[in-house]
Parts: sequence; structure tokens; C-alpha cells
Amino acid sequence: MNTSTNNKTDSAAKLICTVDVVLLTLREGELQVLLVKREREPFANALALPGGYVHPQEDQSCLEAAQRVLQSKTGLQSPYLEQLGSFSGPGRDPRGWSISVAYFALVPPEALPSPQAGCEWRAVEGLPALPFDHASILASAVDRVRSKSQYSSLPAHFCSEPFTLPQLHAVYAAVMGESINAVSFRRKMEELDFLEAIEGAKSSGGAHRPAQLYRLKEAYRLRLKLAGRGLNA
Amino acid sequence: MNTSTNNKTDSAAKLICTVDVVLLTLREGELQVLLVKREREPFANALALPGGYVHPQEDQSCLEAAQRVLQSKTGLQSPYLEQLGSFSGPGRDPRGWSISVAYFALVPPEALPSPQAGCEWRAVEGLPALPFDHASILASAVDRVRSKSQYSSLPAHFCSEPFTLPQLHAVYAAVMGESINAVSFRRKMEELDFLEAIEGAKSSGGAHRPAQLYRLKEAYRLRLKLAGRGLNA
DNA sequence: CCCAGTTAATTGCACTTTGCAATTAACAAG
DNA sequence: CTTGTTAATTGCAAAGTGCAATTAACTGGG
Repeated sequence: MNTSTNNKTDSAAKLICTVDVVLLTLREGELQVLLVKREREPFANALALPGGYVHPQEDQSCLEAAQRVLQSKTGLQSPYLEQLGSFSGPGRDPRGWSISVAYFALVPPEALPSPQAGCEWRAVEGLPALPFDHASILASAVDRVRSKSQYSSLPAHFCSEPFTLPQLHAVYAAVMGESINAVSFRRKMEELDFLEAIEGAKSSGGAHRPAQLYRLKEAYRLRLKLAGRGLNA
Repeated sequence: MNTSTNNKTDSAAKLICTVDVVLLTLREGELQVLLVKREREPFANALALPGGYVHPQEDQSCLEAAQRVLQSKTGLQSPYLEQLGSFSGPGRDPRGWSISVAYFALVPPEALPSPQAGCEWRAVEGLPALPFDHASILASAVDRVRSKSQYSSLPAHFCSEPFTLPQLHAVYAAVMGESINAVSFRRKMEELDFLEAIEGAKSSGGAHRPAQLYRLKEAYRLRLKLAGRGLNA
């Protein structure tokens, strides 16, 4: 039935093992993804998700590989990085049977110390074709972010600290693509209790009442806060 | 910095690539997992999650590899199989740097055409040590199942069809480990609308009013139905 | 210095959803 | 036909949510 069951190296040697990172931000009211121009074949010069080989010699895990790849290809780091899933098969990479462990990251649009040359922010909607199966990886990441936003603190990672509740409100609404009642939003944020008001700090500048400034509670900088009930749209 | 960036085969060849399956059922009111006695090294004779190498020659994806491995190691199949995530690193497998793509499956306790010799159902709580990082894979699967049960049709896969609402109610309560209001449960099931009443079919046998029989709607046999609001515990 | 304009935040209330107790329904057994 | 048992529905009370109205806090212009 299976002719190679006992030949371990034979099965394992042909596998290509990579990581890909979907780095998302929210600017101009829409989700944008960071794409990089590929330097090498396959798909040289095409825009693609930042990705690369797992390096067993230096990486202690695929997560570390993803952090290394993100740093080296874009010059950026992201405090919040979550595994999206693995994508595998004989056809997704022209070099052969491959597995890619995909991660997604959320960063605020401001906190970008100018990414390296060859990197571009692009709206996730209406992208041209992407190499490999990057289109479906990206779609999967966007789905996951939208879905998790309904019942978690995830969208807060799109805001640079400190931020105001109206700012966060707008971010949630933009991510989920629908308006959210402002009073209910306030109540929910208080109930979820993952924000920390910054004593005496208010937003300034506008010709109007200043807003209270907040930051994420320490415990939720790398973890998410999950809600029992969602933010009913 | 990186001495092997350009040597693709060098990086890729040392990687071990496997799949593991967490097959869960609900019996005696508790979650149980199917473990198999390992036939080979490493950890020969130890009980472990059913797992095996990805075979690029025969598998079209890791999902197919998981289905093949599950079938060959346990003789079982599962209609519902979901990717749990990937576990990787230099230390989890004594043979070397490895990636395992883990899947979890839910089956009803009845529909088990006697698994192969060497397979055992074990309660997920209070297990002895498992080889590799199977303990954390299992813990992750149990977390995921409990969490998804709060807002989806997932636990229905623990019931063999046809089933009654009181049966399903007990299954949800057992999985989530807390009692659920029976009236609210009924209302929620009706609202979620993933069940199909079987016309004129009632449970029989007891010295009491028979219950309506249901099955999963066709569309939700492989997919889940997600609730906007959860089943508030 | 006060007033108009703007956004932040709170309050009050109608409406919806949920939890629980009580009631009704449908069977088997004696 | 009565009793016991579980299924399913009904009727509130309590909690949660959406919306309009009100109050608060600022800037800038007469």
C-alpha cells in the first residue's frame, strides 16, 4: 500500500517548509496589508506576503521564524503575532510539495518606522493576483480578524497608545464594516475591562471637549481578552 | 548573520514533518481522547496521539495526511476534522527539529466500528505524561472545543443522528462543564437553525413523553454554524 | 468675556433577550 | 384511569441593548 513508510528521509526530504506573515494595519478607514517585492525566484519581482524558509539552526519555533522573517524582510516588528494556520500541498509552491505556517500581525498605522524599500501597504480588497496561495492566506487572515473582532480586544492592536474611546470605537466599526452604537460600545469596553484609563490624561487639540486617554492593560498586550457575548452589531 | 540563507536544501532537509490527530468523543459525561500504542521508536510502546509523517507522494495536503494517518492507525474516519494549528521546534521530537500540523476530530461514542488493537479511549483529564508535546496539543484541542462550543454547532458532532434536544442539551452542558437553562437552550437552537426535525419521528422506550428527533442540516455536516451571541451559560 | 460650534460622556427609557418557575403534553406501568 | 416521568410550552421578572436627549468640556470668534 505505502511503499515508503519505513524510509523516513525519503518522505521528509522533499518537503519545503516556510513561514508567511500577514501584517495588517488600518489606514484610511480600510484594512491594509504589507506586501514586499520578491527578490528571488520563484515569482521574482512580484509583490507577495513577507515569507521565508524556516531555519532550524537559528529558529526555536515557527513563531520565531516568522518574527525573524518579518524583521528581515520589512524591518518591522509586531508585539501581537498569532498563528493563522498551515497551508500545504504539492501545487502551492512551484519548487515542490510545501508547507507554510502562516501568522498574522496587527500594527497601528503610525508606529511604522518606515519599512524597508520594496515594501508597500495595499488595501486588502481589490488586490491584483498574488503568488503562491497568498491570496487565500490573506483572505483567511482577514476573515479571522473580522470574526475575532466581534468578541475580543483584537482591534485595539490597530491603535497606537494612548488612544481615546471614540478612536477605538471607529477602529472596531471600520474593521467590522458596520456602525456600532456608541453607548453600547462604552458599556462593553467597561465590562470587558481590558482598558486602563490614564489618570488625568486627555486628548487635546480639537475645539471641543477632550476625551479620556486609555491604554491596554499589561495582561492584554500579547494576549486577547475574549468576551462572553459579542459586541452586538 | 545567516550562513545558510542561500542553501535551500540545507535548511529544508533537516526538518521532520508530521501530522497528529486529536480524536475526541464524549462518553460517561466526560471528554475522552483516542490514544494509540506506538509501534516504533521514538517512544515505542507509549500511548500517544495518532500521528505520522506527511507523505508528499500520496497526500495532497496535510488534511489528507491527517485523514490517512487516522484511518491507518485507528481504522476510524471522522466527518468533522478541523486544523488545530502547528507545533514546532528543535526539542519536541528527539529525532530533530520538527513541525507537526495538528487536527482535531469529534465523533459520537456509538459510531465507533471498534478501533484497531492498541487503541484506547482515555479521559482527557488526569492523563499520565504523553510523549512529544502531545500533552500541550491535546490541551490546546480541548480548549478549542470548549471555547467553540459556546457559540457554535460543534458539540452536535458528539451526537449520533438522530438525536433529541434533551440529548444535545446534555452534550453541550457536559462539554462546557456547566449547566445550561433548558428553555434558553431550545430558543438558541431554534434561532441558530442548524437542526432539522425529522417529521413524525419521536424517541421511544421511556415511560414518559417521547422527544422529537433531529438531525444536522446538510449544510452543517462538515461546516459549523456560528452564533452571533453565545449560549449564555 | 460671553456665545456658538463641536465632540465627549452620561442619563433616561423603550424594547429585546434571558433565566426561572409553573403549566401542559405524551407516554408506560400498574 | 391513575401515577410517575420526561418533553415542551407559557408567562413573567430581571438583565441587557439601542436610541434620543441631555450635560460636559473644550476652542475660537465677536
